[in-house]
Amino acid sequence: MTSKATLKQVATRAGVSYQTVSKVLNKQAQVSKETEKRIHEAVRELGYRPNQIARNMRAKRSFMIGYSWAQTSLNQVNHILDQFLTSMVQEAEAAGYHLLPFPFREGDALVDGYRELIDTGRVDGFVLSSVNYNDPRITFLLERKIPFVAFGRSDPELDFPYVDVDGFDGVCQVMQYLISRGHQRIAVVAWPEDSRVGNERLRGYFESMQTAGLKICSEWIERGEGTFEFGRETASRMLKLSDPDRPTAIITLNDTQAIGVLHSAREAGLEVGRELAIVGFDDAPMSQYLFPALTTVRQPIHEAGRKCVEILVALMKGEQTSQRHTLLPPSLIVRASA
Amino acid sequence: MTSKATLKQVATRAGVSYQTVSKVLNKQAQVSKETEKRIHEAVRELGYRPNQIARNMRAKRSFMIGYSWAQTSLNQVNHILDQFLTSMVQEAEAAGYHLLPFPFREGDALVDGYRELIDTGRVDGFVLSSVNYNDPRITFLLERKIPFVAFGRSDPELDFPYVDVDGFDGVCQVMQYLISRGHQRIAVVAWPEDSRVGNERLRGYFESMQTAGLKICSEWIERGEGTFEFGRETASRMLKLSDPDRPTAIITLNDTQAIGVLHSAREAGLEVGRELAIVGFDDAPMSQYLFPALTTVRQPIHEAGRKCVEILVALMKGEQTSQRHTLLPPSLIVRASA
DNA sequence: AACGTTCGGACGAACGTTCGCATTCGAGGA
DNA sequence: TCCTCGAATGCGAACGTTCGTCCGAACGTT
Repeated sequence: MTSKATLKQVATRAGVSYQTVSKVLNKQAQVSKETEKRIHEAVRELGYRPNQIARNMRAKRSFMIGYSWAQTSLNQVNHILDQFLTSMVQEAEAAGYHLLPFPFREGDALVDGYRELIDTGRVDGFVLSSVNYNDPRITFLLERKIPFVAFGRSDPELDFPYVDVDGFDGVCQVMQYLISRGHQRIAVVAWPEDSRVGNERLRGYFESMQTAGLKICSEWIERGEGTFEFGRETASRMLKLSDPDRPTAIITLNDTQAIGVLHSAREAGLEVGRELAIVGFDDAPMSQYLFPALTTVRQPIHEAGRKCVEILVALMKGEQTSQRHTLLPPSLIVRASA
Repeated sequence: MTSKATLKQVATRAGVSYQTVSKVLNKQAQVSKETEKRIHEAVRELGYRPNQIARNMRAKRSFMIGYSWAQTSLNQVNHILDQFLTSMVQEAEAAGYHLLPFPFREGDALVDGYRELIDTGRVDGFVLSSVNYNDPRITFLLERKIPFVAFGRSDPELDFPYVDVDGFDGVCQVMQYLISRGHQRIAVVAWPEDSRVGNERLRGYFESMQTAGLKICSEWIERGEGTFEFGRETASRMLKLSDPDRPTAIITLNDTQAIGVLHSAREAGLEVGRELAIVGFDDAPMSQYLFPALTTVRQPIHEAGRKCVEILVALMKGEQTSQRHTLLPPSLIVRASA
């Protein structure tokens, strides 16, 4: 009782060979009802649970899913991590897997962490996040034929399984809402060109403007970091435009930028929601408590995490039939700021 | 090359027995320089990495640390998780361990998740969080003699290793700052009595007021949930007090409550920072961007996570000498709200 | 020359499983 | 009576390590 019971101990107690016990527990033997019952009793009495390490050793699999995430910059916070991890962990457990988080190494050493886990046999597959163009992990894993699912897309010419939130659609929803409210001069605070996520969202802006037949002023589009400061500075420039060019709505690609815009509007003495519409993206936890509360876009993170693991598990089982690409629609959260 | 290399393959390539290879890699053999070199060459050529599962099996240890965290309520967010996990993962890796996150089960099934991992030999120890009075996990793990470290304290009569942030000290810092700025009528929005963390922080309020010789008005202390709504409602009651009783400063036990207070002050037409001081606790990510930016208390989360794992690893190695209790001081972050 | 000592390395065993095959036993048919 | 067959179970092997013991040769000592 002090130490863990093994198959052999169960076997001697039930008066059978330990291999028979194994067969009974794995339901793959023709065993008489009677001994089966005896074995189950012994299992219960000894509190036997199969040793997972030995099991994995025998199966030559670890039943582990590696996961690593980029450290967000110091002032930012990964408010998504909790939900994403929770959903992955839950889904993994249901499939008999576990998650193995490991340090995200920046730069050239990025793939080393992945290689290490593969070579030492610690994981059977990966969920990738913080994916962008030209991601060295993707080519590496494809080459080594290691099962993985990316949360986010990369270069279009690479073919790999992914789950992503449809940022294009998210911004389209925002634009449609704004346009339906009568806005025609809409500006956007965007991200640098090397961001796939940013470009996808920005595409929603362009296409919506075009579809609505609205003219775009070049000063209405600014690319920069997703920071408070960039949002504030950019908005204050935009709000200084003379009247026919001055936007009546500013959208951003994340909530932190939107908060910067909010501050800038306050400084300009504008009443947000009435005189200027502001829309963010992400639905950061505090956005609901801003003044005014921020209209934004919420991503189905829980579903995304679940789906990543679901697909990965299918992949690891060798099922090729599963859908390799999943695009989840985000939802517009309308609050007072627009 | 396609499949992973094993000790045996390295051995045949180097022309020795595989056990000798093992010894060389573990630096515990008397082997001639020459064969040692041959072995290292073979290892490099084959890209051999020892299979960790087999290793663990042999060692009868998993080198895994179980970790589970309570789901925060829907509107809240666990902004600490990223830092805490990252620091734990880093420290664990440095010690040759890995983290195993698993679903947190509420209520009666809480310990089941822990038991499961122990019985199947998947983990060697745990880091506990969301610890409170009367935590069933603590008694369970103590009884089973499983190594663990709690992030947070529980009942005083239970003796177990913990790391905690000194909430008492944090509030004392807040109070000292406010008092030094001339505040004498200070109110506090607190948590329910069943929260050990809340009581600890509240103790800092009482002791500071007493030490400073300040009278406490019974209307200045309200206990309730750590929500925006509770903060707002409570503050609006407090701000309606007639002048000699009306507080000039309100502190809260978390930032979410503080934001509620902020809104209430705005509704009352008070200029926060000048006419009313507000101080939060936690340094939530957005607190810096509020208007005015929130003065608050920041917890050394990174250090806490690191320390939890450091102590746990020592415990799992059987070292009893390590400090069992660690209390980390938080730091006051002064911004515009007070 | 006979005998310890030491060094370099081989060898068997074990960790707790699962899997395939061999074995036993009783029943049923020729 | 003998042979066959299927059901019930045992047995050996293997997964990739590490650990302890053992062995042979070289070397130095009496």
